[in-house]
Amino acid sequence: MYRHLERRLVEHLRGFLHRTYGLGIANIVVEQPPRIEFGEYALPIAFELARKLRKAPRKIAEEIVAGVAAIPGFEKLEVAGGGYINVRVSRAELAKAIATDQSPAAEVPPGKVLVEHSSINPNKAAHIGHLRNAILGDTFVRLLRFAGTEVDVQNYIDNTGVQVADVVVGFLRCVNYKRSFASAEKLPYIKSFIEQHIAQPRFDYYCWDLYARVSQWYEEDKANLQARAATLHSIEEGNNETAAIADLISVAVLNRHLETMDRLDIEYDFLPRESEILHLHFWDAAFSKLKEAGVLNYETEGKNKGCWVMRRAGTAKPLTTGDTEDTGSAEEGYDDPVSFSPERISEEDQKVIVRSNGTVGYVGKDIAYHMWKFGLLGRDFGYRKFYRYPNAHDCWISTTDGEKDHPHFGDVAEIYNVIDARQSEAQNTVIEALRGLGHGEAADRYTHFSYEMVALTPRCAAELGYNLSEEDKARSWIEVSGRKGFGVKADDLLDALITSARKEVDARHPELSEPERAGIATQIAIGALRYFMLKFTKPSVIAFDFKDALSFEGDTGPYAQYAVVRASNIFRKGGFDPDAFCRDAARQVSTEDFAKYLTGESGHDIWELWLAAAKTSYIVSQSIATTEPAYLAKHTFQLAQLFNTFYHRYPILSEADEGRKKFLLATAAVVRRELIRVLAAMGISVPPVM
RNA sequence: GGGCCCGUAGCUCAAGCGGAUAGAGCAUCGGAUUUCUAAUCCGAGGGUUGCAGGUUCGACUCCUGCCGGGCCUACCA
Repeated sequence: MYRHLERRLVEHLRGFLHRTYGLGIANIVVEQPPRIEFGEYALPIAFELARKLRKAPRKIAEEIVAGVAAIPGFEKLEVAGGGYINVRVSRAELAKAIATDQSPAAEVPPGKVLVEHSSINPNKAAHIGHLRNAILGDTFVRLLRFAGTEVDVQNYIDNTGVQVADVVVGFLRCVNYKRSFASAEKLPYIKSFIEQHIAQPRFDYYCWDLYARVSQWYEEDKANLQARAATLHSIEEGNNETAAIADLISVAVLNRHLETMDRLDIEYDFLPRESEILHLHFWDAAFSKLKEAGVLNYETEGKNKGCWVMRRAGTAKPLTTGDTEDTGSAEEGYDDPVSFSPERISEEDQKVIVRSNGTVGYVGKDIAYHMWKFGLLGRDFGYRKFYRYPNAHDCWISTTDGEKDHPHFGDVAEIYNVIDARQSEAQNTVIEALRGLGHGEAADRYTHFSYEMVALTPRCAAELGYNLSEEDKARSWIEVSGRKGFGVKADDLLDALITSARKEVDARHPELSEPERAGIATQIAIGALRYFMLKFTKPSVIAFDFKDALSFEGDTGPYAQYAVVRASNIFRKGGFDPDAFCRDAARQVSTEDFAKYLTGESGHDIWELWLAAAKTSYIVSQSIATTEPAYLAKHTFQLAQLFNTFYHRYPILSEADEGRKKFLLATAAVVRRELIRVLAAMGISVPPVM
């Protein structure tokens, strides 16, 4: 509603400026006044026009205020300060619209959107860094769906890479089986050994430790790395015992990851695996197209002799020399394959795509995979059902020959890849490859949803038993390391949060049953965790600390959940159903009453709350446009904060004036509704009591 | 060396495209009529926004140069 009004205001203003001054202002800035008493919108337009019109800003503002005709839904425009125009909406009208939950349908861009997130190597337990990725990604998916977009969620599984190979090597070389084998019986024995471990809880934890051991073993003697190379080769080749063991491990760990993420209500639709990209020869299809388009250069000399290389993203010379005029599409020049003409790329700027031994590297596979995403490859995966969520939603996985009937994946209009900032160069290289292939429109709809890593504070690292150098102690954070087995596992963190929440719930609600208390503690834990991962903006490194993450007070998820519980309590004590009252709120309070109670000093307070409640779809669209879920978290906190102040200041059930009481109830009902909505968009549910 | 990112209160972070007095949480200190449960609320202290220039009506925000820190820069993924 807020967004709708803003748009209407801008349209009227644009029309006026055009008629009166003959000016076409493309981008009219709309802000918020510093205080609610000044109005709902502020326009600094007069400052901008001052030079063009050669008039004082204040004078222009006065002309605009005097000249703009009445706008439906708005009370008036006023000049403030040296030339600001403050705009007041009709509070009663807007309140009525909010109460009836009117929200003009936003236009949804056509086509399906693909969000890829998580993409955890299936060789060990997920850790807090993966949690940030998955929570950011899942929240973004929820935001898109909230806005009416059709979304597919994919989780890319690198099941044939070095990391899986390392754990295989671990089982082959680093586990003491306390017996000797005839060579024929070794692999079958190890296989059954692994199967036994998979049957036990948290197989991914076992792999976590084993991975650290194997990394240590490589350190001890570099010759041990040969075991990795041989294993990797067998896995890539497929159809052998080593590959079967790798598959066993990666599928088991993948299952664990899905379980872990399911604890946080994070679900996927499709799991494309690298093994199928290999075995279905996605790369072959991509390779010929890339060669044809001249995207790849074959090196005949230098250190990359015998390799097919690409220009590394971000190293392009300014092809558009002298082309400073903005023609509206700066990327045009790249669409022409000729711009990739085989002029020699300096060695430094070369990215090896195909090695001299003919094998393709990670970026090459990624290019093929992304051509598939946009429906540009001409090949498809096989599909079979892999994991069924408790809500009966099926998650599919890639196979070489799958089921006949399956959903249509890929071939989408737009993609978002939730991948940490360290991979931005690789991501940009894939984008440039698409451009080089002449798919500039796809490249433009390719978003690297980049975010910074989760590290540990030195204190937290010390708590985990990590030996800190003096230099480390002075750092603001310490990077986690899977190879050292150093980090906080996702399930451990969630367990710690549940335990901590459970203590509080037990103390507060001893009357509840065991399962009830467990359920509430879980909801609180998830709320705390998801909010914690969302409250930081993406470019900010999170220096993780148990003290902050386990906090349930202040700027946290439970704070917002608690605000909803308080709102619900009012209705429970008052004997109303909050949802029914909310649906009926517009009829309970007349427009006259809204006008009456939303004026005066207390009116300002309460109006601020209504206005904040009106902003949900505005904030959602901002978060999507900027790919920044932190705005949503910030807004949730502000709404909850305003509500808690309101709750404290205006007792509702004891209100003697029946009309005012209904108005206050309507306020609580509307805020409750919006808080539940924004929390749901973050994947956070609200416990019945807290 | 090159590319990307960061530097704001004691700590952790915000600040819509350049806008009005740079805001929160935590921590510290002091309070909240025995009320819709205090996982709450109110108040206080705390800032030369890393430094120096520039652009302009106006800069935490844009430009340049420094200082400090991080990440990327493998025929690894």
